[in-house]
Amino acid sequence: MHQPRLAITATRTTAEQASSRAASRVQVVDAVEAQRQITDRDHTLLTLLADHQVLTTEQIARTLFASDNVARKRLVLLTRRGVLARFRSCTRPGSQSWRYTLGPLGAMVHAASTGTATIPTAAKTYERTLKLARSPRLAHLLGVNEFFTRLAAHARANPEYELVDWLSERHATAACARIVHPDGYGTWRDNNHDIGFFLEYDTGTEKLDTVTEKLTGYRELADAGISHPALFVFPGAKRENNFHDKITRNTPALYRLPVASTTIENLAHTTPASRVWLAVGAPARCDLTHLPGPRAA
DNA sequence: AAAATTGCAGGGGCTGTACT
DNA sequence: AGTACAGCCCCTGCAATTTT
Repeated sequence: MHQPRLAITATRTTAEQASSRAASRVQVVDAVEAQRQITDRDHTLLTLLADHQVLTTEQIARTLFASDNVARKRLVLLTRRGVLARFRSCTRPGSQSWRYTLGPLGAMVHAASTGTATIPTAAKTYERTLKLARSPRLAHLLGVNEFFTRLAAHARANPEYELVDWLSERHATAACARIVHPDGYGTWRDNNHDIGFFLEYDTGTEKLDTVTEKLTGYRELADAGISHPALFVFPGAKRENNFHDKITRNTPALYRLPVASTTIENLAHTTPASRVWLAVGAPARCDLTHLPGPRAA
């Protein structure tokens, strides 16, 4: 009974190892051949992965594909070719979605597409993938990307919406002169109404004081004339309540900032565009396009 | 030169397998 | 049982090649 199952597993492992060995030897000349078979959508995926580092199968599927199944097939093919790389942890019981990132060929092709001075070597890309797979910030990164891919999927399904901008932590931080270090920046379009926002994705690992101290940066940014709402996502309702209490009681100057929050639980079965946002001092939650703007001091 | 054929890649739907 | 991945089959589109 058990023999065939073991044999299948052994065969697959051997094939994957062979594929991995082949991929580790890839050179720029292989990227020249590989780029011939890369579609426009693949290029979009490479750009997303270059900007946002890692996306799960579901996140990629909902952002770029018509179905999970089609996405999976394409992702497997691109991984076999070395365009993508993937990893996941061993979780028991059940299994974990693959986490995809740029593979050696994908990194080379993307670098060439964007005019990057040096084409990354395969070894460099694998080193980067390993570090990413073992990074303590991986869950946080995937959480942020979950937020934005859900928005992107909502826009794909509803023509009146559009995720106009999705900036990574690195780009968003650079865009606001490193005054704040948001986890992302987005511009959400509802018909013709645009709203820009900063995302702060809290996984509960920082002290709440550290989280609220971030508002000082947003105060500074607002004084400089940039006053997009700062959206905080908390792991649970208790921490969200404490956050609101802390602001309204202790820091009235910060209270005037356009700040709103929600919880991961609130987002679990809906999109970030829906009525999940509780603005500081507001009596009820509102949707993304109806967040309060900056208030008079 | 135009039409027909061939080969390849991509995509969609369905189903099977792995895992506990 | 539920979730996630992968194989199989079929169809479509495109480009290269061959035939008329």
